Amino acid sequence: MSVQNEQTALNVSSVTGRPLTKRGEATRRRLLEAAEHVFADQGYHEASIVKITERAGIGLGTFYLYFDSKQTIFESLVVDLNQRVRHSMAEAMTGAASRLEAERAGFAGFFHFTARHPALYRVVREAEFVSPDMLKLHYTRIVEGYEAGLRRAQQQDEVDRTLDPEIAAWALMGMGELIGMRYLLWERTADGDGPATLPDEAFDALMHFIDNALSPREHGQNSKEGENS
Amino acid sequence: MSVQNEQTALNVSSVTGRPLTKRGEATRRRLLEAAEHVFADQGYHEASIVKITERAGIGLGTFYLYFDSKQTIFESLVVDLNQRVRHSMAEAMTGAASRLEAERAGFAGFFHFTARHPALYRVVREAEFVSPDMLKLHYTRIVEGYEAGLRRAQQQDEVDRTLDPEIAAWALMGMGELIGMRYLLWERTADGDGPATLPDEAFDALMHFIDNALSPREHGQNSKEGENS
Amino acid sequence: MSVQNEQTALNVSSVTGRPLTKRGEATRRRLLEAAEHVFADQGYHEASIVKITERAGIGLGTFYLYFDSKQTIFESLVVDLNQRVRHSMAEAMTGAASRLEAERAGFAGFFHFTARHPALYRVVREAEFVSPDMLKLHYTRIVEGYEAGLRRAQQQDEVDRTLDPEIAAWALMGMGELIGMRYLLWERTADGDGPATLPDEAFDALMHFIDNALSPREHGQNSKEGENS
Amino acid sequence: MSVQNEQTALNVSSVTGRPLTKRGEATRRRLLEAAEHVFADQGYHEASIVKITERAGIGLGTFYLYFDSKQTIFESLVVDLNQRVRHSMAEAMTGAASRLEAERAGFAGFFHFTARHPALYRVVREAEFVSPDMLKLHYTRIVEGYEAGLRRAQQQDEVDRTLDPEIAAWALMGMGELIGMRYLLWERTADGDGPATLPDEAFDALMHFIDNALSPREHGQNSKEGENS
DNA sequence: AATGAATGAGAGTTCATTCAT
DNA sequence: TATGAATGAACTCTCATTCAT
Repeated sequence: MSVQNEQTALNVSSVTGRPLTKRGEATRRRLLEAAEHVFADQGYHEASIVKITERAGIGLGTFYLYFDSKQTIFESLVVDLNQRVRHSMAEAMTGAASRLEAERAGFAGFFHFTARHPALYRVVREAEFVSPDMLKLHYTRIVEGYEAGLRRAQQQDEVDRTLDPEIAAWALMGMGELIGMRYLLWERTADGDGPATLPDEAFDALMHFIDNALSPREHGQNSKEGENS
Repeated sequence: MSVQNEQTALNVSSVTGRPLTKRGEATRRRLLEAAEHVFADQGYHEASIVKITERAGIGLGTFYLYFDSKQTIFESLVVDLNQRVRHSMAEAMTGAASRLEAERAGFAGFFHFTARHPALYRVVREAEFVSPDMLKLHYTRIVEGYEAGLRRAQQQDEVDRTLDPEIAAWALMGMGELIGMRYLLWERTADGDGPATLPDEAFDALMHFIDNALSPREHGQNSKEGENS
Repeated sequence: MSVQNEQTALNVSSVTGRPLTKRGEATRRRLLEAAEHVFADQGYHEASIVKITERAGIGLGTFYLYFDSKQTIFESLVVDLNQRVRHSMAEAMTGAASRLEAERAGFAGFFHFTARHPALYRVVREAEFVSPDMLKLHYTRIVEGYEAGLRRAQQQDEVDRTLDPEIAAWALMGMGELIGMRYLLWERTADGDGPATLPDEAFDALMHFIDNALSPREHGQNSKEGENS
Repeated sequence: MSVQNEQTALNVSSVTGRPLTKRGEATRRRLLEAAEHVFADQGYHEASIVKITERAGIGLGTFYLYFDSKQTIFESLVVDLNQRVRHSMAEAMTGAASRLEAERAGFAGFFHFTARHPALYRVVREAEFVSPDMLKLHYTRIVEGYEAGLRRAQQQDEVDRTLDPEIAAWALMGMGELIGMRYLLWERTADGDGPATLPDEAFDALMHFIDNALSPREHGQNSKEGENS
């Protein structure tokens, strides 16, 4: 799906297929925003369309002018959040002087976004059970960007050339996910308040770990060895 | 919860709190076994008490003699699975000569378990949305063991002493989860067939990445530095 | 409702009661035509205003400039169809030399119409449940004509004078309805293809039955007798 | 479907397929009885499961232990009414000395039943739009019995041998239906009160008409002739 | 005269849980 | 100890109708 498609997708009703008026587009936005909060707070199954439309301040029936079903808006939300987190990361990484700096900036962008939009975390992970294909899409899109960056850095000897960039990308993503869960979401109070981003010590410790993993070694002693049992 | 408690839990009704007769214990076992299959096959929300009791060959009302609710039996299952996956990992690590070997063995044990019981592992992951506390317990128990192992290895200079073992443990767990999802669960066909474990190349590449991250550096150049933006 | 009324009804808005402009009249026509097809294809309850306006190529809101409600346009249709089936029958009977010939021609006209517009006739029958008064009107109008014909024939001794013409008319109508349903509508394939009219044998057998019922008996042995139990 | 099947069908849940307990059978009966009234009063589409269960004094969810859906209970009702009207007619005809007497008795039984159970009429006719197959079954079962009776009477020269008994049976059924509608149902007040059966004059007039149609003619002048246009 | 976004009452249906047996 | 009929709150979704444009 090209960027062009992603953008125009927002201007077309997913039910009637016709382009939305300005008013219609605003309504759609309000629904998505409400859905983000409701899904994040209550989870997919506890969420209901009534709760979403009430939060959006919109009539129940109106929902069905914009989305086919609860599943549909959920999937739209995953796509939406995916775009936004990637945007947030890309923006943070702009102008980074080195691989390390870019790495830090990218992770910082991710944690910032996650802290501000806990929905990202919950909605995306719950997608595994609601809409597995959307989950794949989400992870794959992010990993692809990551992997490309690692390959470029390897060519410039900023990253250990003996690493498999695909595996490394998935591993890095996994770290981000679990650390985000542990240090951002689990720290949230029942009121919904939580840290604005990862504490510095944790962030630095993680970056140190990652730096260790990626940095080129002085000597070639890191050749692959051993067997998978 | 001590091991003693975990074991005796099976001999006591979780509803009345009284010890079970032999017959009662058998009924409880059948319910748990049926629940394991039903939750694994259909997921928490699609599963129903009727399906569980039918599979167990037991009357619907009987269920409530043994469990308070659907959620209760689900949590019992998560505890059970947590024990089993930790057992699988511990067994694999027994007798490892070095930190690296233990690392390999532990991950291999984890991937084996996941590959063999993909649906069961699904239950654990779904716990995030059904019973968040159980998920915390599950992750925390695993991470604690990991962290302790890292600390011991650091004392013997098998692991970089400048690493934060807690962060490292969560990071490693995150890798395992996402790589397992990507290369084990996603590779399964619709028939339910999938790889018996992680492919060697992927496994070796991951271990190489981890080894990089954990191995002590010759010089002190890896000191922490930089700011969290 | 006189013929004059029936005709002018088309030139007046059934909502505002004011005469329609040429453009307005065209719109009303398109709505009625679309409604005829939609009601015939899908039945009253499956039909929806949206489907009708879409088929008419007209905005949804516009519908309510011409008709009060779904029921209103349905009733307009029933009136229209009643006129058409009576016209079809009357035309067929024109110029019949004898009572028997007229009888044959009238039934033939009815069966022709039903066979050619089975779905339209469905609309009329469904009126029994949507708008009972319209159905009464429909049946009564047809029966009245029938009854008048029977009375005239009795005066000319072409029909048994001991018969009650009202009962006979309703009985004849009932035959036509059920036989039409049985041998025309039920014989239609799923593709919508069916006989062009009643098979000759069936038609002749029915006419024979009717002739028996109506023909004057030689002797007076058919006087009314017996008790209703 | 044999009589044996029809009887045992009532002892088995149409949802679970298991035999019903005495209590279960009573509940099923109450639902059918309530459905008869609700469908008759309000029609299929206006009827709702809530209305049915409320009238039956039964919880909403209980409905689904006995019937899959509104359509299912409707069809069960058609079958039930069909059995009862045929029973009512057969009983009335028992011991009739002659064909004419049997005819009178059968029609009288039909009108009695219709007058007491207006549901029969409304439900059966509405079946044309709700469940066409059930309608066919209903009419066909009744007509088959009728036709067989006519054939027997023809062999004994009690009925005109030149008549086609199948056509005659459908014609007779059509008369009964429309006359019943006209003189029983249309005469009902809004309170639901109506005549206990057909007025004597109407009934006698109808029987006279039928007798004309069926009685053997003295001479053979009634041979079939003419063309279907 | 024409439009279509918005509405909400009310539909059919599910299922965890209760309780009389 | 075991049962399963009964329950009803809560769900998703439809569509005739309104009204601001």
